[in-house]
Amino acid sequence: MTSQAPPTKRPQKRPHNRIESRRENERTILSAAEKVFAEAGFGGATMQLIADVAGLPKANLHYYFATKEELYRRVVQDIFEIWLHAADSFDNAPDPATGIGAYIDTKMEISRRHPNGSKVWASEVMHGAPVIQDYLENTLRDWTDGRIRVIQGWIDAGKMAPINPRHLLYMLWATTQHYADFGHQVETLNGGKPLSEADWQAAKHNVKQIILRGISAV
Amino acid sequence: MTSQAPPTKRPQKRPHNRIESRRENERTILSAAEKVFAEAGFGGATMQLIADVAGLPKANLHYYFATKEELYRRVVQDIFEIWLHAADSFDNAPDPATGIGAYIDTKMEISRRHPNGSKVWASEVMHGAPVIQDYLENTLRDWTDGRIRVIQGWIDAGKMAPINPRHLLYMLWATTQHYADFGHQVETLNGGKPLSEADWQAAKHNVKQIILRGISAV
DNA sequence: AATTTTCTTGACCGGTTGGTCAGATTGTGG
DNA sequence: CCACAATCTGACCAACCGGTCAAGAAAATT
Repeated sequence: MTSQAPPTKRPQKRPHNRIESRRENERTILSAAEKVFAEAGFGGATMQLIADVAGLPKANLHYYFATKEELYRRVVQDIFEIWLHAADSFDNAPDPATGIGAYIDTKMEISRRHPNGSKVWASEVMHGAPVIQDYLENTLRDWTDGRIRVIQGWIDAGKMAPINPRHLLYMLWATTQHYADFGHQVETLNGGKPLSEADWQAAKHNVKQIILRGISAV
Repeated sequence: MTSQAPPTKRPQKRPHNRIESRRENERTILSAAEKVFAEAGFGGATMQLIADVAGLPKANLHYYFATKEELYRRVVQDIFEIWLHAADSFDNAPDPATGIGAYIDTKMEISRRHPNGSKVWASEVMHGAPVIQDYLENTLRDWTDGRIRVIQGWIDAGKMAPINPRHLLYMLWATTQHYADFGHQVETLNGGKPLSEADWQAAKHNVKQIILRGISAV
């Protein structure tokens, strides 16, 4: 752009104050790290590659995140937050069809919008959760126990079949996250093309249909 | 053992002929590699660690498998074979309850007996299937198309609800493999103890119950 | 028993990795 | 405008990794 600069006092590009710049850089790095960790795994990812994707010198990454482990930990923690918030769809639902249906919708949407995050999470758990074991043992366990109580309440109220609530949760996690974690396989079997909007709707509909009918909630 | 050797001509330890020794070593290495790849991922695994687990010098690994990639490829291929053979439960079944029920049983058993293999497979696919993309595009696609035809046949014959066969297959894969790939999470939520025989039966029963009822096959 | 082939292994090598650091640059408060 | 602190970065390093190799040990062949 060779046009003259506007007469406003701000330089046309960036305000570059400290706190904004810091937040912006951290976000850029975390986003790049999520992608690289998802594609290569923790061991296969390199700080140099993350730096390249982020468009920053490698040494700059170490200014914001002291070690590779620290950066990885932050990525996993951020994903876990999103994961937990999906529970909001579950609560205050009057019946299983509403609550579980909304939960499936939300988790499918997460698989669609945050496939990299889901992969990093899956990889972390698959490798024995070396950095978030405490989350599993505390936060996730409490969360799970709470949801089991909700489901058991629905069963006791005769609103759904007496299935095992814990294993139902596993099924919900497995079926929804499959579309993120195994997205490459799904895409390959879809003729090598990403799922279309209609495909996603069909997947979502199908999962809800089978599970809700499977627990006699409809 | 200070007792005298038995009078039979064979030395009490090993026959050490060439072909047996080779097969034995290959099996030891592949088993160790499967474990290490499952726990650390391809990038995180080291030939030295695999050698230590196998109880062999690292240089010996390279005698049987030229490169890390070649060893990894063999591990993944072996798993894929097991995976495909699970389809036998599917074929020649008169109705969906029998066929899909048996398939779930078989795949749950694979998750139980070969959790490491399942993890390596999951990891490979999650990272974009860099070494087995051709399997996905040919063998797996054909397999999938065949099973879809079987399911569609059942639907057309009015033996089950008109769900989307492709997405049903994804559900079957996701729910059964979850117990292997996310076994650590399941174990943690199970109080840190491995699933008991009863737990496995409950899991299997629950998956079959929900899915078979979900597709109106019972 | 001699010889050839297969197998085993410690030592070694070039390349890569996570991480460091000193010095340059930039924003901020006085 | 100055001084100080925060930010940025090229150059560097020790550790580690996959892979090689030559020489020895063991089995098969003659």
